[in-house]
Amino acid sequence: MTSATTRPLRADARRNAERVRSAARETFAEYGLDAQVDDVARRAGVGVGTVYRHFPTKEALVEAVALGGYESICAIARESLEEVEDPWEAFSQFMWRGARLHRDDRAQCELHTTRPDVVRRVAGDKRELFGLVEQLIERGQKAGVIRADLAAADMPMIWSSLGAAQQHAAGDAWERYLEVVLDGLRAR
Amino acid sequence: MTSATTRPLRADARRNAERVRSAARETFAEYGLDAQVDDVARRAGVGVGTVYRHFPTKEALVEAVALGGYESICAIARESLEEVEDPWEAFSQFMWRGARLHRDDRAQCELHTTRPDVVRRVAGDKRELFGLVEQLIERGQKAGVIRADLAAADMPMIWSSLGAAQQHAAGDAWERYLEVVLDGLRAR
DNA sequence: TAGAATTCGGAACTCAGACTCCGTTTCCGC
DNA sequence: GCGGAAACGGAGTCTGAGTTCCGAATTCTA
Repeated sequence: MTSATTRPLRADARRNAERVRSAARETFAEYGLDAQVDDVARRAGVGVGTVYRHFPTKEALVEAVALGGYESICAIARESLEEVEDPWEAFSQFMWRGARLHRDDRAQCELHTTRPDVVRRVAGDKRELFGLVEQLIERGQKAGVIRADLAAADMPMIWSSLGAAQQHAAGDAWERYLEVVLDGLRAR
Repeated sequence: MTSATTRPLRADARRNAERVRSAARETFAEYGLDAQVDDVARRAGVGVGTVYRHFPTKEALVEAVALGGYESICAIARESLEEVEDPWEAFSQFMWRGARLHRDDRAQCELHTTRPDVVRRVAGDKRELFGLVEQLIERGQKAGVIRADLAAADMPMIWSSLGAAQQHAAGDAWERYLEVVLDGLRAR
C-alpha cells in the first residue's frame, strides 16, 4: 500500500521513534504491560502525542516490545542449537536462558502468560522460532533424551506456564520448578 | 464490631444475596474475572445497586467466588487423602481433579494464575488446604514416590503455572502438560 | 393492614487511562 | 537564511467500568 517512495523520516522523528521504542521496552520490562503510555512518554523525554505519532495505539507499542523479545528468544534458540553439541544440554540451556530472560523482563513474562495472542501475531508466518525449537526437540528425541510426545507446538504453553510460575513464586522457587518441568520433559 | 444482635436480613435480601453470589460464580466461571458487575447483576436478575448492597466492591465479589473455589479444592484434597490408599495415586488424583476444576471454571483458573493474592487472602490463616497438601506430599515422600525437594509451599506456584497452560493450550494439550509435570514431580 | 424500616433498581456520577487536536517548534531544501 | 512541510507537546476529550444515590417497591412488626 504505502509506496516505496515514502520519504524518509525527519532526523528528530527517527531519533524520537527510537527513544520511544526503548523507553517502552524499559518501562514495560520494569512495570509490566499495565504501565501507562504517559509513563513511556515521560521516560522517553517526549510528549504523549509523539508516542502516538509513531505508534498508533498502545497495542502497537506492546507489539513492538513483543517483537524485540521474540527476536531475543530466537537468538537464544539459535545459539543453543548451533553451539551446544549435546542434544539435552542444548535444549536445557535454551530453556534456562529463556527463563532468565523472563525473570529480567516482566513484559516478556506477561506476554507469554497472559497475551500469547500478541506473541503469535508478532511471530507471524515466519515461524522462525518454531523451526528452531522443532530442531532442538527433534534432535533430542532422536538421541532419546526428550520425551517422544513433546512437540514444538507445545512450547507456547510451556513458556506460558513457566512465566506464571515466575511471576508468583517466592524468590528463586521458579528455578526448582523449571527443574521439575525439565525432568518431566526428559525421556526416561 | 457488628454486635451479635444484628437483626436477620429481610427475606428478599437473603434471597438476593444468594442469587448474586451464584450469578457471580457462573458469570466469572464463564467469562473470567474481567466480566462486569453489571453482567453479574443481570444474570442474578437484580439491579447493580443490589449487588453493591451485598458486596461493597467488585473485589468482594471476586473474593466470595475465590472462597467457593478454595473450599472445592479443599474437598478434593481431603477426599484424595482419605479415600486413596496409594500415596502416588492420591497425590496424582488430587492434581488431576484440581486441574479439571480449573478447566471448567475460568475464574478459578485466573485466580490461581493472575490473582494469587486473592487466593492467599481467602485462604487466611486457617491454612487448611496447606495442611492437607502437606500430608499428601509427605506421604508420597515417605513412600519414596514424590521428589524430596517438593514442598507444600510450592503448590500455589504449580497451580498458577498449570492454570496458565490451561488457559492458552489448544484443546486438551494441557493434559499432556500435566503429565509432564507429574512425571517431573515423581521421584525417580 | 398501616406505617416504619429495609431493600431494590438503574440512571447518573467518577475516575483512570487511552487517545486527539492544534498552536508551537524543529528540520530540511532552496 | 527563508518558507513551508513535518513533527512535537501536553492540555483536553472520550470511553468504559466501578460505584453511588435516592425515589420506588417490598417486607416486617404491631
